[in-house]
Amino acid sequence: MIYTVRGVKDFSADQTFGCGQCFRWRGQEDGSYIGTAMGRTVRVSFSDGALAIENCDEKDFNIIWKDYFDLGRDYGALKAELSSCGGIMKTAAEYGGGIRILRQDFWETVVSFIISQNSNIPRIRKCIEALCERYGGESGEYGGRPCRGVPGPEVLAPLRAEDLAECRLGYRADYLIKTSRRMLDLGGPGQVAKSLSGSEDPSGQLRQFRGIGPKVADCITLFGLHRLDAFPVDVWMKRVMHRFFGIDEKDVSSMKAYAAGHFGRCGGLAQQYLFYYIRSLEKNGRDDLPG
DNA sequence: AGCCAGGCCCAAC
DNA sequence: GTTGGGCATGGC
Repeated sequence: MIYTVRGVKDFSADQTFGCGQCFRWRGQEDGSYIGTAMGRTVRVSFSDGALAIENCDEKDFNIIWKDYFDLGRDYGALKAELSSCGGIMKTAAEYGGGIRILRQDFWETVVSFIISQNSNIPRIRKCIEALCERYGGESGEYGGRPCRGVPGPEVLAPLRAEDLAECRLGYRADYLIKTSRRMLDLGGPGQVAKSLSGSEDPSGQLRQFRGIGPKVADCITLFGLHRLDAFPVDVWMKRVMHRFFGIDEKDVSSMKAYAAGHFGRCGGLAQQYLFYYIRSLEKNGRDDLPG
């Protein structure tokens, strides 16, 4: 069954799935994407404002995918707000104008971004796939085949690092296991997510988990708790903030202060626009950035 | 071949 | 509170 919504603005599947916020959507020959999230596996296509979701009925759309794609938010207004900053922010917002910040599952973002550290996107994807393949529980089916989700903390907590050797996580395997144990001690991801949602400083709380530092915590806060004002600073963002805003490359607190002052409640979206833009230029082999 | 990757931990300042 | 070395692994 295919469910289609029309009149969707400010959306691009390539940009939304390719901007580095998620790792489990695979592009297909016809331009669609297949992915497993929120306990379902679907195929997503988009053209002329029509978002078509295959293996989805009206009920699933309303309780899962409408929120997942953040369709209730007016990205046009947020873009206008950011574009008014001018300069590279305006350029980046126009370039990546189809990015939406997905409302991903909290635990999936915890696992994903622990794995992401000091790695690169192609390898992150492989690691997460290997983890799901080996330990993931069945999470819907597509084309008659069962599909697997990210394994929960109750699956990972009893393991030893060597049990995860095939997933090639390196030293991150230990982080994943210890964070799983702590997550269970605190009542599980649902309980922790709920508690953090009411917290003043979720990022600070998240840093208590093994393998979660400032940057990973901010990614989880942005992508997993959907705090649009979180502003994760990685090596790419340091380059942008130094090159275009003249901030010292190691002065992360000034970068965050700048983001809070100029991008405010849209800091996380600004970060995604900038991240996507700077990396796209790099991939295209150009070094003649404006500004 | 060597540098780098959506960094974090820990020790030493 | 800040800084630098070490770290598993593989993409390019």
